[in-house]
Amino acid sequence: MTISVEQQVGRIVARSVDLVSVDELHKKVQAASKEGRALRVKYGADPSAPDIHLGHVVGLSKLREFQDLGHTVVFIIGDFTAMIGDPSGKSKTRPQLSREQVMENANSYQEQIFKVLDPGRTEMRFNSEWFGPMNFEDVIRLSAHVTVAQMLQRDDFAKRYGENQPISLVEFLYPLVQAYDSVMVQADIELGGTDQLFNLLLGRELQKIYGQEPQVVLTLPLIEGLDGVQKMSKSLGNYVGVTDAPGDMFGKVMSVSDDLMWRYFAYVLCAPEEEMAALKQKHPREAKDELARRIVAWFHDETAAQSASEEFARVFSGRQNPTDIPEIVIGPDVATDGQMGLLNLLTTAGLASSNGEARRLVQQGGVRIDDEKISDPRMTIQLKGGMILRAGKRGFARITLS
RNA sequence: GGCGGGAUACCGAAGUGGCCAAACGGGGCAGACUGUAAAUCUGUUGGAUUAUUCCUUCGAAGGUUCGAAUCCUUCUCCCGCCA
Repeated sequence: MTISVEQQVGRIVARSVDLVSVDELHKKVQAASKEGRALRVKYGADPSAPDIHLGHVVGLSKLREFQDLGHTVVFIIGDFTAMIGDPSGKSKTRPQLSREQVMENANSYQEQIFKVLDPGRTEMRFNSEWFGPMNFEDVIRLSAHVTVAQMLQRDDFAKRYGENQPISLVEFLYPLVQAYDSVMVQADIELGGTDQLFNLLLGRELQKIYGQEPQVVLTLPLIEGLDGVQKMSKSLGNYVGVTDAPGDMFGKVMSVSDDLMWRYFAYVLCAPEEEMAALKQKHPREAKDELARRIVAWFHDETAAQSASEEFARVFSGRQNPTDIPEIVIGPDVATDGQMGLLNLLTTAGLASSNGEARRLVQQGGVRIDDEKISDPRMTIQLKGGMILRAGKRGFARITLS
């Protein structure tokens, strides 16, 4: 492969937000290509949430790019980090994970990340490897390298401190742990979301202290989730998981706002400018269908993508019943003489979680039986096998009598 | 150790004796419209109930009162300031 240093740097830098620094990156790439060695590109992951979603894919795609340029990805599972809590301060301190859970999550991670990454150029590491054997003295020595003032430079710390919000001491440890990971794996480059900037930079500081050449730091945007406002995350429930079923995945992508879809094109699919310009000429729905199809095809396959698209058009544009409707079996124990109250039926079918919700659904005109709108909540339904119950846009059930 | 502030529904946040199942915003759900699970608009958002109504819920437990998210007591947790 004869790709010039300039070209390499150009590709690496594409779509990034922060880069510290171009010069150093240039030097590293140059040295590597001269010596015929691969750069070590570090990426850290939290083992407590093994569901990879499109937000992660932004980083993974970039990592894959590095691999395609011949570099090595050092994928660090922060199994030790997981024990010291959530640094975002958003959720409660995470529970400590057992060894088994960590291993299980790690396996699940591998399965998912290798949908994007090349296993042959990936080095999986657990940071408990080096943190496990440390004793308290080691920890104290490590923490002596950083001052509180330094820590308060981190955006969210500064903000929370200014607003009298609590900052736990362990949260100070988190960047330190992450930075030390860089030392231990001798990272050349570390990649992360923009919220990681401080932590990544601290890695540089620590590497210098330990006599290493500091890593180049590269950040990528955090893409917004399905709500269009907050960053995609599992805890906010606004994510598209790479293991989502094709139909779900397609639908979720279609629910992204028109504006946001371009960010998905750019950062998830790494679509080139020209291609996006061409797509923008199309009807937004067409473009979004394209986006959703490509994403489904990537994590599943072409066929799944095609049928998800057709199914979506049929159900939501054509307002027809989906091909695959979950069946619910109703026995004589709940239905008397094959009759059942509508609300009871809706809840038993799992289409409403309470009679109140079922009533609301009916009153709002969201309930249909065999395509016929039912507006009376008090109605008693004469059950028939194969009857199709619809609640809202997405709730379907086919009745089977037993 | 001293002083002060706080805990309200999925989340944020009002409410300081009855009109409180609790304003408002976000999120969720539904409907209309459409180009789609976009955007926009409207409605809805504890449980049981056809309804009247009843039950559970404002950090926990007691108490005052005809009546408590609101007042009192104790407790738990959180936060800040000073030391």
